[in-house]
Amino acid sequence: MHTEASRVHLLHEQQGPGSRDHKLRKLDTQPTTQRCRRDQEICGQEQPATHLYKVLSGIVRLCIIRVDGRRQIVDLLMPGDVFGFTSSSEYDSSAEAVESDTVVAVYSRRSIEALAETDDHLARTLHQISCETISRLHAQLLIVGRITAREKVGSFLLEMVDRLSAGTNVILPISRYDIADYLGISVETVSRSLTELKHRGLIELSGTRRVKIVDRHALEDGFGGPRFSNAA
Amino acid sequence: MHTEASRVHLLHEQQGPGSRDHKLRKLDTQPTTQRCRRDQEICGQEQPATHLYKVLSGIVRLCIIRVDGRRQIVDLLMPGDVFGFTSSSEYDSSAEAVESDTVVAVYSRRSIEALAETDDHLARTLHQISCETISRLHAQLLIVGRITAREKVGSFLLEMVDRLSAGTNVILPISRYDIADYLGISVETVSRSLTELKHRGLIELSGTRRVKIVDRHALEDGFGGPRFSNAA
DNA sequence: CGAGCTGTTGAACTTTGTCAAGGCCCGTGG
DNA sequence: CCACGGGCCTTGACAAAGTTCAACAGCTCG
Repeated sequence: MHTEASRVHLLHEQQGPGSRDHKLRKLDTQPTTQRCRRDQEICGQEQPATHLYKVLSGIVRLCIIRVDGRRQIVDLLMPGDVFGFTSSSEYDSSAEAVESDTVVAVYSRRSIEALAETDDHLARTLHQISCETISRLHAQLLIVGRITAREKVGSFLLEMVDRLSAGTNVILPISRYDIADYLGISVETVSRSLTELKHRGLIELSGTRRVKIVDRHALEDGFGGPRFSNAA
Repeated sequence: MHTEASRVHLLHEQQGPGSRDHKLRKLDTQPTTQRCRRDQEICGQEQPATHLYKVLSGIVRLCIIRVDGRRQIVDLLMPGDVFGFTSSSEYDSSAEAVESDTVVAVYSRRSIEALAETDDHLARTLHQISCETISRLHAQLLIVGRITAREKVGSFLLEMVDRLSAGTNVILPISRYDIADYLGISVETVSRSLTELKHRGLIELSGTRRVKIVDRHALEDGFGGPRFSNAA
């Protein structure tokens, strides 16, 4: 493990575009940061849940490996996002840095809970962060629950634009393989869907990572053939 | 709206099999219950998030209706479960009673947050409940993220057994249509998957709702075998 | 008793996973 | 500097699986 951990004052932390630096300020009393290289594991599935983490820079993915060897990405964390919540004593997923120089703040779960006992504001903040996680997971369920691969990829792109940029351009933070494991489809289908969206004029691609949203409404609506609901 | 709301002491509440009556005890200071009939809306998507709810009996589903009219079920609540968490000022999904005589406890969000300011234990409880929600959503993502419909239906059945019963028998709390919208597949595929699992001897069906798990391990493993198998 | 809802099954069609091959990019080592 | 190797990405062909449309059976309830 080439973990590089050091004690610094998080008040000086640099924030990404989706900055939420007002959150977890109180946790700065025991700040530790960890700088990770690509694919480095930050915490492991079924290991004791001793810490909470906040992404300071870079991207983190939460993964679960199935018995059949398939990998599922159950959350994608960007700067400002917090992870490590679990209702049991162990993490229910592992966390990995997606790119090199990903930096996370590390907080002792025990300390936080102790602090929250006396610090109302911290307790509120914790709750607010939990709610954000719940909303994010609802959004992911909506994306993964769509029917066709084009719809999944399309709404995934919109989610990335909304979370990572202010306009219509976005640089995808993860590989096609990661997208596949996030959406629950195969890499080839991800690739095909992207080129199809491009050919239909809904997006533009520069290189493999840079995407421009051309027709947001068509991406939202699902386009490409009507499909009807089961709703009673 | 045939809402029947009344002030009672929740300390006397009846609990279902997955009882967590130790949770939210402190909220009993302002207890209100609401009894709902089938398909009744408890709170609506994009309406002001003024309350939190706890299921006392029956089943509640959280739904999101897409622009194309399709419905997605983003959570399924059983007795003891709490819903209504959102990071914004509005609910991001609507909540509906699945069956008649579903009873929920209603808590003012404002009051709870005020109480949590001074009550450490309540704050902890809230956080714990949030974490349970997160774990439940991770589990749902794992189910929906599986590849084949048989795998989705199989792991859905296991989830229901684990949450609703102590043994291998379970009475499905929702219809085929609800299962379809929970798993993101069509009703017909749900039906076909169930009959196939039955023919393969992995489950037994009595009527349409009563299910017995015969081969849990095969259901867990995904059972990725081909449709036409000799190993009957 | 009929209307309506739920569930199942069949058949045609569409989409996706899988296997296979090849292109592109970049870092490394000769 | 260039060749090489190994990820990453794309594309094609085919088989498997899912959606859709359609029909029908069972059931409840007015």
